[in-house]
Amino acid sequence: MPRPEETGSSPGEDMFLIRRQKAEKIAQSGKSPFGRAVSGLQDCPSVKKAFAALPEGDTLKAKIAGRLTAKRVMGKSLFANIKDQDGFMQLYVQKNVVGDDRYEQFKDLDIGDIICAEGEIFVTRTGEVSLRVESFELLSKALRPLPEKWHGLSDTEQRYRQRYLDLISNDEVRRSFQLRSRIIQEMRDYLCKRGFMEVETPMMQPLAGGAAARPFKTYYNALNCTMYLRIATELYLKRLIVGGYEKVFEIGRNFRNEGMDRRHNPEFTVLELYEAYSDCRGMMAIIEDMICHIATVVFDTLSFPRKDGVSINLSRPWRVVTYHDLLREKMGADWFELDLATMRDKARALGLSIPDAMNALEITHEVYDKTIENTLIQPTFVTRLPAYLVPLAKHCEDNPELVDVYELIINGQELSPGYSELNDPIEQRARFDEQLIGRGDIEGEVNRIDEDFLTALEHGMPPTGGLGLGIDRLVMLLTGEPSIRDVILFPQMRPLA
RNA sequence: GGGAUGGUAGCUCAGUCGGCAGCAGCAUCGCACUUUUAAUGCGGGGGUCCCGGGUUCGAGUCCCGGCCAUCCCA
Repeated sequence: MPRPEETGSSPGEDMFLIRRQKAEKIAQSGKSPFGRAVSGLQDCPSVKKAFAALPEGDTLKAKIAGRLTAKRVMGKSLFANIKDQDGFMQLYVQKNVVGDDRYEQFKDLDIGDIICAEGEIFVTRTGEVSLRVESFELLSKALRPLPEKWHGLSDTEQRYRQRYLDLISNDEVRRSFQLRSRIIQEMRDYLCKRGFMEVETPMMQPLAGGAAARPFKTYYNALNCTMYLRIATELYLKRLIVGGYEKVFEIGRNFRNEGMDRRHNPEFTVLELYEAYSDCRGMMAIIEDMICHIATVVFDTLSFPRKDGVSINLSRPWRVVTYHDLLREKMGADWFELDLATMRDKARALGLSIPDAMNALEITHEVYDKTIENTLIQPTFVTRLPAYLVPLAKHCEDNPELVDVYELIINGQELSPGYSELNDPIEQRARFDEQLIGRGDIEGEVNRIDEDFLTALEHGMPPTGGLGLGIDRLVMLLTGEPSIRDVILFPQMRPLA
């Protein structure tokens, strides 16, 4: 076994080769550099907690495992840090305790190696709770070096492509994803405790319905037909309401074949929930209560500061305002009485690009979309939207041109839509037809009407409230992460050639 | 899709006016060191400067094309 040259590594020899040689040396000594399960392990935080609670004079032994993150060799003794899932422990290794051979073997360990160690817990002169190593075992050799200890890994591309390195070296990243997990867990818990049943509906669908978005297309050999990845769960969940379940929800992935940016990933996680005999107002009550519940339980606060210092306050009640009132606020009380040409001029005066072909509804929505929505920082339910925007919702009792829905905006972003669901199959068919005509055939066969869904409605669906919630965006809001890529473990990246 | 910025050692980064790539920090290798914690001291090794063209005596640097990423805009 050629040891690394006494004078340093020879030309062409890199850290990978040096470490491989170390691993081979260990293998030749009869031990495996990639070990097997160990039992009786404790985690670092509980060991520290137990030690702190120890009566005066008592001693404590512990066995812990983790990744070696630092090594400070000082002749015949050395200090090392190991890190486990939620904490770390300093190790103190002394030559006269472990013996000459074992001491040399510990010195030979590299940062990144995964080891377990056993010994007594004590406090060093400088006050660090430490484990005096009596025995240790290499559990897995790290053949590649970790990112630098002080600056960590900051290259965004590498952080996303090799997320495991990001998680190892950036504790706040690790924490964000633990919070994401807890947020979803609390959501599930909240809904189940209120009698909602969690269900799973198809991700591969012959028609991708329930939203207006371009789907991913795939091919199912056995059925010899084209399938689409779902863009929404809506139409299948409503079939379940027809089937007699009264409270259902699904938390799962939707896929949209569109661009990616700070707020969009092609696959994203959504909650959809339906409750029979409820409506839009019922949904507003649930979403407000559920988000506040999660915030309180997971974060113990209703106030969430953004990086620019603006704070988002989730205290109830949240503002409720109609779409029309927002537009009158922005564009003047007479906005909806204006003739088309004046509307166009006023919209263009805001710097919007308004093609001559746009009608009054479209101009109005352009104004809302570009100049109003992003100014709604504090939680706001925008209600009574124009019917043409929402083909799956019931119209308002007092106005057939508006639908009985809310759009919850927080931090200038759409976070959750909620509807009084359209349960009239005749009207539903008419709305679908209208939508097809309106949009043309740019998305091809995907725009076919989901006849099977309409058949389900024709069997009778109770009046129903439904809502959706963008979970990635909720996590962004609550963790203060400005990019969706920082709340998705493996965001979509262009494959390297 | 448009604009801006970036890609140099395993990681974090310098690199001036175009002149052999930096006594750089961490990591790594060797020596010393039994309470350190970004350990310390001394001494080594390590480079496809993202890729491909061009200008030039000479390109990490300037020009053109491409790839990847980040941010902003649509």
